[in-house]
Amino acid sequence: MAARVKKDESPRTPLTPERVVSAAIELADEKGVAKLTMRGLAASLGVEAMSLYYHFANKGKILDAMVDAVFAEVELPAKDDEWKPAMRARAGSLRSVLLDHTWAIALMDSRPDPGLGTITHHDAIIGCLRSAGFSMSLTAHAFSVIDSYVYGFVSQESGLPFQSSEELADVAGGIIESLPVEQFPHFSEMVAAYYLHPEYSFAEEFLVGLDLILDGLERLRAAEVSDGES
Amino acid sequence: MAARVKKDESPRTPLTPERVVSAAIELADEKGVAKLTMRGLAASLGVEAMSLYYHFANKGKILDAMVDAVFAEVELPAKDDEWKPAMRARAGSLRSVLLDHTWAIALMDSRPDPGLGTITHHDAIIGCLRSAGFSMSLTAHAFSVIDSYVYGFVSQESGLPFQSSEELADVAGGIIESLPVEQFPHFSEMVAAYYLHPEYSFAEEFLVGLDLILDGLERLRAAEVSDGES
DNA sequence: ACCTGAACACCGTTCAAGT
DNA sequence: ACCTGAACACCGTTCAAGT
Repeated sequence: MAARVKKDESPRTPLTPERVVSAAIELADEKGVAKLTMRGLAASLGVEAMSLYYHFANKGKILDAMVDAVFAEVELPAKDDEWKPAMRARAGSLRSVLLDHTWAIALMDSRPDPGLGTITHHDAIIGCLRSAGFSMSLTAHAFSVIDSYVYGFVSQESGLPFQSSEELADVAGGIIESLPVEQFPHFSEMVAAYYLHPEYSFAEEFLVGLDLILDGLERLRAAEVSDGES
Repeated sequence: MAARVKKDESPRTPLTPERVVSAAIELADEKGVAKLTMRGLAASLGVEAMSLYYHFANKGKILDAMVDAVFAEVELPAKDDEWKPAMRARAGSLRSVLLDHTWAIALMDSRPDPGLGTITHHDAIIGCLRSAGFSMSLTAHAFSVIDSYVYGFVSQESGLPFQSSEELADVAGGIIESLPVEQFPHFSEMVAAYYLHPEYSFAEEFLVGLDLILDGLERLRAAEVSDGES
């Protein structure tokens, strides 16, 4: 009640864009983006909702900043790493960052304004590929196919209502039971014989596809070098 | 004002789940999912918002049904089509359906309950690959890598704030201008030299990556056949 | 069986006002 | 400069009530 908050023990640390964004990311990680409200976010910072509007024009700007911050978490290749292990490691890092912040994938679709974190990221990747002798157009192809694959894979992986393979078995079992098996013979067979197998692993499935793509790019690069393109 | 709607000219056709779902899809196509509200959807059907709750438990169920209906639009391979052209055509069909209903990708992430349309779809694809001699595990790999790629590609493509390559040039030009070029040399070079090129085309970029993947699968299949796996 | 009105507990955002 | 209270125009959903 009383106005007794003197001494410089800073009654509360002042709001900054950075504090807002990291609180927002934390909140989204815990409860999902759907539950990320201006009022809830403000409360988690010990402040009123309207204070946020002093630092951000609207909720959309906060979402943009969250996406950019997530991107900045991804490990970047050094410019003269070998391209293949570098791309492989970076794809794995991107996957794990996106799995940590599953809401980010859906957000990226709806807010394409690239921030500085995103551009820094892109620049490093293009640089690594160009140094490895990729032509401009092959660099663009490589970037497109790798990123499409990673986003698509993680978005399917994270959309599924389970994490461990035991949970997978439970869910898949449930689906199978309630399904007219004779109407979907191949699907049923597949679920029963493959996804229910205890050693099924998203991490391995991810690497199979990724290596298929990287090997394909390696072949294109070799062909390009022998053709002498730029 | 008066109660004058007799004769069986049916003052309004009765609500059915199908009518609700197709009105919802139309509305989402026109204005985006964000603008798809229970009140707005009801209004577009000449009905009050609460009427929808007689046919669907909640908004989530409507979203589930929308996703399933979109999936049912995708062209399916016949069981004994050659696998490669069949997968190529189906990937193209999936891309174009998803481009027609860009909201569907984001929705699929958040609502993984597969409906009958989705399962029918999966069943046909698995059947086609199995008939072509793919082992169970290679079928799973193929499915995973192709779909991940298509979803990821389209989600990036549709997230961009332009459609034609002239618009691309405009936007990319704007980004470049406002960017500290010396800080992002590779990114700037790429945008200037490649994406700004007038003949850049998403459709072609899509096919380059897709064919890279299909060729890789072909190689794995050949290796499998000569090994005699099942 | 099918549809509705009123009401509840929420949203994001504005605007004028406080310190 | 930084934060806030009250208010506005929205949401999804419940529940009792109408035909």
